[in-house]
Amino acid sequence: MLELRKSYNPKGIEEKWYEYWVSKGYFKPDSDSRGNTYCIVIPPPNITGSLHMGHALNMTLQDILCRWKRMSGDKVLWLPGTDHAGIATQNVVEKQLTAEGLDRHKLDRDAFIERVWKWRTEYGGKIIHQLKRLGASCDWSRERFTLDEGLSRAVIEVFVRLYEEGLIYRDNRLINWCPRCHTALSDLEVEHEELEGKLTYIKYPLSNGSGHITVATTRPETMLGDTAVAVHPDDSRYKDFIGKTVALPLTQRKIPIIPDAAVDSSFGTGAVKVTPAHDFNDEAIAKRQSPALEFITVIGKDGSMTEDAGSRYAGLDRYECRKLVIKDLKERGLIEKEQRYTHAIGHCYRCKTVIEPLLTLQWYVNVQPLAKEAIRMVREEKIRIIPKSWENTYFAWMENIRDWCISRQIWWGHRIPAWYCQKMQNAKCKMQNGVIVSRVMPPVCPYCGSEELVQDEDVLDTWFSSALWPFSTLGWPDKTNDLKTFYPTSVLVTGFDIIFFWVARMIMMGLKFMGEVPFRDVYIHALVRDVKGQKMSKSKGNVVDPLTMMDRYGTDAFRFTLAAFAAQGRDIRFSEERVEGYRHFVNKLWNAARFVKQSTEHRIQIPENFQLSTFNFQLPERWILSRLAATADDMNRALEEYRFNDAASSVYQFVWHEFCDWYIEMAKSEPVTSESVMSCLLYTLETSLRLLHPFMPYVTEEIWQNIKSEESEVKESIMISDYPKSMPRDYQAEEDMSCIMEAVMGIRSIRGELNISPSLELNVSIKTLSDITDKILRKNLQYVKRLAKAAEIKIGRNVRKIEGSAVSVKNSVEVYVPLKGLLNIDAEIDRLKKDGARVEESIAFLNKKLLNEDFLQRAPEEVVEKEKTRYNELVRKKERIVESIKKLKEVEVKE
RNA sequence: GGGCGGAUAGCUCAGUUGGGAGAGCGCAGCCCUUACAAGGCUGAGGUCACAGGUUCGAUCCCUGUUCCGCCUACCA
Repeated sequence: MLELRKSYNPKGIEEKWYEYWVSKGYFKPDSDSRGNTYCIVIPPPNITGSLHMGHALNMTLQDILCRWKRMSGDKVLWLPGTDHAGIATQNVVEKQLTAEGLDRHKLDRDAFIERVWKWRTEYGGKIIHQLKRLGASCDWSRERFTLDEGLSRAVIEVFVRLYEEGLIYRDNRLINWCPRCHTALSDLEVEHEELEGKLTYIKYPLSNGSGHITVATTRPETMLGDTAVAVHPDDSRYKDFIGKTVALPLTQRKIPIIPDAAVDSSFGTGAVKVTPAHDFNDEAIAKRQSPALEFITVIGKDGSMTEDAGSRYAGLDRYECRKLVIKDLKERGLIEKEQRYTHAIGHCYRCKTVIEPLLTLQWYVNVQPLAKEAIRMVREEKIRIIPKSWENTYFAWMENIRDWCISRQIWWGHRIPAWYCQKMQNAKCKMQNGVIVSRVMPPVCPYCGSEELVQDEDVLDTWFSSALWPFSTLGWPDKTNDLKTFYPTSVLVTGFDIIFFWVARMIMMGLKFMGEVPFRDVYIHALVRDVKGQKMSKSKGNVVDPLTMMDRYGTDAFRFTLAAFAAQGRDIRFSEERVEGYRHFVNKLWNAARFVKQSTEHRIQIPENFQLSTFNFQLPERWILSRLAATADDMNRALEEYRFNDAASSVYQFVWHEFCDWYIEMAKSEPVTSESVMSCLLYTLETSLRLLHPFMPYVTEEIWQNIKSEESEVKESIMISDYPKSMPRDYQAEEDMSCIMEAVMGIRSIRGELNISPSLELNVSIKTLSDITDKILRKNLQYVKRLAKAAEIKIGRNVRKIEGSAVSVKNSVEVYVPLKGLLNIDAEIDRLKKDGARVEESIAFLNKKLLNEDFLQRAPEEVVEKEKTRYNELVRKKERIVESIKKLKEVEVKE
């Protein structure tokens, strides 16, 4: 047996047990278990990522749930994996290539993909190792990757089926384009940021030379692509302008002035330039016109101006062009004014480049039909979102959901299973535009038999594959055992930032392809911020590294901190001090274990089938076991409702302030050989360890292995032992114990407030205020002596106060400590007066309340009764305090 | 513009059906009591953001205000 060192040092211990658990296969679902199945799929981290606080919290909560359920007898599968993160990963590898003076186009597509796979093999597993360090009890034998063979098959299957149902289609319209990543983005992938810019007022001269119309814009350079000016049809100022044309400055074009109801007459000049190819609003206006307005693309895919922008501007970067356009307009006297103006600008969520609306041909999913069902499932509580407040967010988005652009112009990802016939030799083929969507590459065109087929160059949005995660990871489209056993999964644990990206889409796809919700509960946890409440980001330099926390304080303390912080519906302001505090808790537990071990050395095991009833327990044992039962109940209930912080504080309170502060101290007053005390110490400790294990897996295992019974080795690990369930309470013991505590605290207060040395043993008198209290105290006198450091205690219903004693007045007892020469009577009088004043305040308050007729008549009887009792108690207490002060004053006079 | 959340001890936060508010850290005092100084005991510290309303009674429910934070949106 290992010796327990004086303080807990996690170094080495964590690795040791993690390897042990893995080697024993404890993380795999127990095939013998007849319990309920419980399954969580991990939100797959990006392979480019490294562990941050968000992951740490997310994983810790899932691990707590899994370990708790596993110990509770469920058949648990926690399925891990990673996400290929198309754009992010491609960016990383492209950066490498750039450093080598290469770019992906110099390699060919296959060589580039190979290169990314190589990168993935070398670095992509980093985050998995970090997750393991956290203690995550995932079944690593089932680890999946969104680009692995099985998942890719699922992606193709889903694409083809949705296409065949007409829910996936291809269209040419404006999309969000990132000029740096060179790809289309979905609406969600655009981050809007409020920025200060300029509103430029430009005069557009009428073609007939009869004046001008002024438009206001934040993007002067797009005027080169204007194809109309729009005004509100009811705007009297512009009634006569409608139907006329303006000569678009800097170009040779004439464009019409058109009416459109979407124009806000009160904004700017009430006239708006229309650039259909570079603005979503303008696109809508253009399409409403009949005939539709022309689309002129003046900005290209790299963010620079096209030929259509005119030779003077072609090739310029869009921002350079803006400057030049303004300069040119100024020279012509066409700038009316410039105004400072703050507005939201869309940025690429991967690289923060300002996105450009561009007209391109892309693939879309029509998601409305899927969303409808997904909304219903949440409305009908087939899926519970916890905390419930997030339901509104979900509904708001789902009810206004727009088609999802799923094609990306990058190489790393699931290539779109579409081929284009290059010949289109017959009408049928032409009708289909030569588009062939197929699970496998078709040998010839199914329409016209041509052999010239070219696959679509694009890949799918990474979130498309993530949306299938809950069933693709379980083996779909095959009908696997895992799928049958574990789908629907039990709960999804995630942050609110990906409710739309991921959660909503998983619900839609799960319903569509499995005909069943993907999970029963969605637990939305907080965002981890820094101490000041700011989002952690590398640029702000306020990032706290979880690995550093684990190094510094140990994984257990770190995990416990996260759990203790995880109150529902509130963000976490992470503070390192809290971690330090919980490291102390780990150490406290460790030392409690040392004590228990040392005191029970010659009888180190809990008897098999430990039955509380077989012992003739004294009050302290009955009390601590009842408190233990209460704690177990609290924790199970809290975990059931995802109240991690409540569970954590409950067990913290119990272990430190009940077990250590009271029970262990009381146990010390017993002879160490007392069988009932030793058993109770061991039982309480061992049960506490099991309660704590989901939160602090390592230290609990280490201690557990050190104290576990050697003879009856039923279980090899605390991980697979039983989670404490409900045990009987002993309310009488809890009530009786409060008398003891009052007596002890009374003596301690006197000691503390009068600065009497703890080493000085006191003689104490205790006046009991009821026969029952009297009996309890007499029977348990040794504990009071021990805890209050008293030499002699005189107890009785009629114990008289000795002159010159300090007094502490409690509900069930009065405590007198004669202080002989030590007593500072003035200080003692002050102390009592202060106490008296507090009591007086409460009496006044209650008095007012009890004189209130309305209260007496309308408040529930038990409340009135309770207040009356309290009032009487306080009045008696006040009388006793007054009496004591009087006596002290008499002493003072005598002296 | 719309929506959501927050404001409680010096700091970070709990507070579950409305019945005079708690923890951790910090602070002050006394202690190295043989599990633990990463500890023990005792204590100080709060008009529960502000103003109304409902109620016998409000930190809690309703309305409004102020200050933060977030999400969302096509006013150029």
